[in-house]
Amino acid sequence: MGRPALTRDEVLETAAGLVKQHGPDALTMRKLAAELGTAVTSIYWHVGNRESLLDALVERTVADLGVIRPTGRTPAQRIVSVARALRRQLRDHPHLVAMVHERGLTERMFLPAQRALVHEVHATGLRGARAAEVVRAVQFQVVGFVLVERNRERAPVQQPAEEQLWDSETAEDDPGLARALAAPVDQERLFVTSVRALVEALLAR
Amino acid sequence: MGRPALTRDEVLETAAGLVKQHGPDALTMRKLAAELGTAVTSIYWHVGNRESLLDALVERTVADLGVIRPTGRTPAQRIVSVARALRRQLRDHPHLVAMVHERGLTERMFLPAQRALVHEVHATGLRGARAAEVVRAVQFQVVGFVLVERNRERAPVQQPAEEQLWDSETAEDDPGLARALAAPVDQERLFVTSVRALVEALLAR
DNA sequence: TGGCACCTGTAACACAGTTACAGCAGACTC
DNA sequence: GAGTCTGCTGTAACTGTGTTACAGGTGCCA
Repeated sequence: MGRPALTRDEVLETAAGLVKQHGPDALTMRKLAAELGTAVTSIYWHVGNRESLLDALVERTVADLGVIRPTGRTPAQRIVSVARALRRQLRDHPHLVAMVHERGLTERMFLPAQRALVHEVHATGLRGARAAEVVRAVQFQVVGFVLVERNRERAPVQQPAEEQLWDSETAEDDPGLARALAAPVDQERLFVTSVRALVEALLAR
Repeated sequence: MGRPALTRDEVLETAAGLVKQHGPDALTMRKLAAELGTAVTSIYWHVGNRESLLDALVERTVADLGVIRPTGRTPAQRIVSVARALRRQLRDHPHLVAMVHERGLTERMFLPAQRALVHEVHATGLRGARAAEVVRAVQFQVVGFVLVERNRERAPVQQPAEEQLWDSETAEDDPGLARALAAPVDQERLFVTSVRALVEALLAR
């Protein structure tokens, strides 16, 4: 044999490379085979099919995500810090979000953070169904926010552009609002504001 | 000519039918041509290509969405009602969400509701950048929530199942929480709770 | 030496989007 | 009426996708 035998890990490695460079759509079995200098059938032998390959890739990337360490003094601050850390993780692996969303596995990605959230919510004294509700609310909020962010960044040029939509008339004579809605969103700021508001209101009930 | 000439509207109509029945992936140019009893090239003549076809479909469906009429006494209640109405609209057109997300046009879909939100936020006396922030926060919250919902409903069987994840140990001796997190989510309830909390906290600042 | 499990390559299948090109029907012009 | 031109349709192909039947090759073990 000229080249040392192909391994499943080698396949996953270069597949991850392709996805990281050009996104999940760019990962075709033929391109992957070419990259590895082998034939498609070898890849099928090692990973089954494309579905399994993407599954394995997701699993691999999720496992690589670091543990989330909450910071802050008050429980609310610590919960917000978990949310921020999770968002950061997801933003650092943009293609992971795409793969995982496409495959309906978004929740799977969230499990480690869910544990951290449970811990922090318990620290506020909340327990049982009420605590679970807070955890779920934050979970949905963060995941949803990241999905919307990814979507916006992928979006083509809006037509009509946002600026034109918010002229003085449609903005009900509020030029400040028109300006704010026409400007690009400060997503980090909006995220923190939203999560903080949600958490504070839920804990104060 | 045997059959009366094909029209662009007729193409969009049956395309919408196919999407409504089996989702956007089931809409292939050949299937559409077969359904119309014509050849693929005619479809290309009328709509350009698949991208334009989906664009037109999105435009059409968005235009069909009804106007949102807020209800409730307090501004907060009315904002929540807008959010609920929007979520209802999106849930009534599940494939629209998929198409629109896939094409990065989620925001486009939200514009009518954004107008309604601006109006209600103004009614609270808030103006300018602060008002814009509330509008955007609610917007992100609703769209994100719907995306997460769609994702969960599409999700395959989780492994390991959620029930097993939340045994007494991992739930930190909180059987009530374990039970709540193992149970299926009451999405409507969670949605209303979350939006209400977010809105109340943002308006109270 | 034979046999066997593991791995690779050739060549195909069905299906996707897309298009070059020929042709048909009807209106319009001279 | 003949010619032409526009609008529309059909045939048949091209490329690229995931997938697989099948024939081998390679190295280890008995």
